[in-house]
Amino acid sequence: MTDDDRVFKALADPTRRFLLDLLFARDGRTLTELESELEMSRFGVMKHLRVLEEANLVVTRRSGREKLHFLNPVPIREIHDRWIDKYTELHTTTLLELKAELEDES
Amino acid sequence: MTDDDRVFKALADPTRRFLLDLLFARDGRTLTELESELEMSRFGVMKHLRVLEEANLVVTRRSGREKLHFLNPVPIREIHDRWIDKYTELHTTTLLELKAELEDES
DNA sequence: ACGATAGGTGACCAAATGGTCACATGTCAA
DNA sequence: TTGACATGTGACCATTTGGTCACCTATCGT
Repeated sequence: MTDDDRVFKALADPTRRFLLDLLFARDGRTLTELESELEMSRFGVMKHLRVLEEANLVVTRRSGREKLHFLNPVPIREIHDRWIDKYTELHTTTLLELKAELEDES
Repeated sequence: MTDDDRVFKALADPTRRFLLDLLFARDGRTLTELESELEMSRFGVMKHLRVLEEANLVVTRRSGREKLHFLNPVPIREIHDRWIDKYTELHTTTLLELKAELEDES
């Protein structure tokens, strides 16, 4: 399993993306705190966090009996750089802004 | 299945990422041409291309009996924007530009 | 017209994935 | 020290996914 394979497989699950959303909003949460935001058992959440950690999308720090979780945005940047041409990046951004405007109108 | 779910699931497979790499290098290829770059049977490649197309990562155009495939970078950009803080990004960009200026002077 | 070429569908099977539970370890606080 | 709390492991099962094949339709060139 390559590094980028771990990252993309980690991002493939909606629960794991929701966990990243939670950490994007506020870093440094414990497993128990994250579990309380989900319908799933503690074991399910733990498994997902482990996958995110092995993909380096989440980094952790132990503090006594607690384990704090932090979002690491670096692998996300690397995805972007893989398929977004530097020269056409401006163009893509413009398309996204247009899309957002069209959706606002509806 | 939501839009973003389709995108992330599509990106989860290494063969599909390789197909995107091929199209990033050169657009407008046919199924048969893409198949020749892979070890897999035509049916396998076709299934993968279908997943990419349903995720809107690849767009197609018919030309007679051929179907031409093109890379669409927009969903990639949306992934980036979801977890990369705008302010942090600007800060990083500014630092990178400053670094480039300093290197020009030396 | 007709053989060759390009693409498409549905069924099928092996392997990977998502989720739960019984059970276990380490740490805090009174 | 002892009970409660936070996290960790391995086994287990249902569902999804990756890949192939037999068979099919549509288009090209001669």
